[in-house]
Amino acid sequence: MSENRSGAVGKPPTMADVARHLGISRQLVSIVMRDAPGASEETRARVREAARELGFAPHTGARTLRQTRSWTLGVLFVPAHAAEHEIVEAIYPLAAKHGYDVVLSALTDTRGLEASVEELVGHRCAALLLIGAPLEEGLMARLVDRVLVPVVSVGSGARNGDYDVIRSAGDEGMRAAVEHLVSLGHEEIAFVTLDSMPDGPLRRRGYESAVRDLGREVDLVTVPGDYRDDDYFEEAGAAAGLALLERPRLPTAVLVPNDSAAIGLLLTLARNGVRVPQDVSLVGFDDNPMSRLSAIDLTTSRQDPEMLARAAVDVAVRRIEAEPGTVRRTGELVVPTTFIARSSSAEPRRG
Amino acid sequence: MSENRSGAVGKPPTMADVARHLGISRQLVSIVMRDAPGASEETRARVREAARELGFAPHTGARTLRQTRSWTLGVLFVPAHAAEHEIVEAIYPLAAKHGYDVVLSALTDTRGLEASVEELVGHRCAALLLIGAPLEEGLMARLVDRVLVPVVSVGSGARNGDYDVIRSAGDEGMRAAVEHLVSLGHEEIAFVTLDSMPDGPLRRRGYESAVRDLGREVDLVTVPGDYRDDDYFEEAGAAAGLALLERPRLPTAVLVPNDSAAIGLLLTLARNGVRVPQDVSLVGFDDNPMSRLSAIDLTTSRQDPEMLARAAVDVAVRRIEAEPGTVRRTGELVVPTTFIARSSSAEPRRG
DNA sequence: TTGTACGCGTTATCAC
DNA sequence: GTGATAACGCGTACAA
Repeated sequence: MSENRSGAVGKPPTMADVARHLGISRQLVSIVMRDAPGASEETRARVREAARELGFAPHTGARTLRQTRSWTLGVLFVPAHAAEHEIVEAIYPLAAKHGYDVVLSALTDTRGLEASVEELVGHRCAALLLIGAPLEEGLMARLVDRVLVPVVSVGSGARNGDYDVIRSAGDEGMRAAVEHLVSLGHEEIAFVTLDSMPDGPLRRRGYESAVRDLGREVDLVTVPGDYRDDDYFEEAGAAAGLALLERPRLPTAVLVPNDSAAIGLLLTLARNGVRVPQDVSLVGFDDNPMSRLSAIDLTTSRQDPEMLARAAVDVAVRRIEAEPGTVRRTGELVVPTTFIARSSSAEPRRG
Repeated sequence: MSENRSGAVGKPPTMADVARHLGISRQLVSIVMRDAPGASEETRARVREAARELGFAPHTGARTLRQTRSWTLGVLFVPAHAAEHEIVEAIYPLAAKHGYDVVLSALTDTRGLEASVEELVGHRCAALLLIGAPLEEGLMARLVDRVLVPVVSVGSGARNGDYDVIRSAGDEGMRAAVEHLVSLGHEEIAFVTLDSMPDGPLRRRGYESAVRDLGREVDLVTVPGDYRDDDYFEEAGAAAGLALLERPRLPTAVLVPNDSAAIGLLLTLARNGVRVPQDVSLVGFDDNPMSRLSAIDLTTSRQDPEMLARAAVDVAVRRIEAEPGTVRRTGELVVPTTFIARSSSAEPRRG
């Protein structure tokens, strides 16, 4: 066993240390670490090796301090939102492709949007990406106003704001779901309203217009309360399930604008002896990892996290690197969803 | 609508700008921003107000560069591990209480442990906290050796390594579960083996020793494959469910060392007409948010994320602030779990 | 409370 | 490829 060295002190090595170690100049080390032109391949190899050996990594703070422009993207996300982690993960390689680093900031119960933004501003991020942030219009407005860098919001946000919005085509996802159910022969398609969710109203409207276009009745199941986090979505779905069970007669299909809620509903129905899809067809939205489980196998519309991340990074980089003169209007970019039919939806029961 | 200013450039303000704006000295602003003594309450208020107004936040890089010691904790986590987000969230306020900032680094498929650690080292973190990192012994050893700061691993890791380990008392949680089931009258208690999970073997041993102590038979349900991520845990549970259903006779109770897997198993049983707890009692481990859903209501042992986070931060801070001479041996800290009886466990079926 | 001075580790730009 | 030098924004020490 190697000697115990936890708690080891000693200052971390600097570029000068690496240079001294190799008997070369400090700026040559800098060139290598930045992948800048001006060093031979052999030198690069030697420098990298020495850096590994000495445990050297360039001081990020010193680098951002000195650099003329920032090469850091600030990403604000909500750890409690399980469905969004894939977006966050996808950002890293995309940012790297453009030459940007990423700094994460978590939005939690004890840490408001303002504290998070201040942290990212402190890191002198070139742009801020908000992933699924619970946006309050007023708060956002003040915030964007205080921040001197472009802001891109993924999954929520007002149109025509001072920031760009990337969102999934929730309305079209709902339309696809309705068309799918109608093609299976469903007449009674209920919809669980989750209007407090970002994009909730949009998805509801997609359902409503699709149902009307196809000559079916709008049937909204409302659940009380504010549902903003994943934990609560499941509860909201469970509550909707109980509401449905109290009806004299179940609809033949239920559409839920969020997979977590759909799963909560599914479990509640199952616990009460209602089989899916034999008794009721169920369709969600998101394509949560859980939805793919064989025991759930939920028909849903997939939000492609990779595409959302790519759109967000692209927009941010374009804003950052835009000529100061060419101030384009902020916009809303809609990313299509993919409808995935699984076994939670089938032909309606008879009677 | 306010004028469009996205893509706005202009350098971010500095302390000097704030000072100039107020007609005071730069270091007075510094004093206020650091909460250091030497400014009147009135001045503090004015400075804070001006900082808000100008959108000023101290340049983190410049600050860490100048400071003699680092006041940053580097947190390495896996966004895909849903169960761990509460630990990450809890770290922020705890670190703040000790005066530390937090920098997050995500471990993803496209981003190895080494890249993440390098990022944190670049930020000159005073210590590294690994949350549920999938640790390979060799990799960890090399890593800890290269990093000059203390490393604390939560939830996994080898004893006697060069880093501190914080983990839950998984063995005792399993014992509590067995005792609970036995007290309900269960004779046949099966255990789903998830040995590839960090702490998996520990929990299995807890089950085995408890079952033997109480005079019951060890009954292990093994599922093939490597299960390290949440997504796979659910599948592993589902696979275990199928394995159980193939038996001529079900045990009266099943113990699963992970809630996600337990839920996968629960769903599989439910889909196949096996009722929980009427036909089979089910006990998990973790107290996932999902386990609390009324439709699932899983009996489990709660890993307290707050306690784990507190232990990790405390150990890290102690290591950081230890006198260079007093090099204490790295250790393993065990945090107790809380057994929570819910409705997924009940008296055994007859026959 | 202010002013002055210095240095943290790096990038950037010279001339060599 | 080297070497010299300036500058980034801030913390810290000291004298006024």
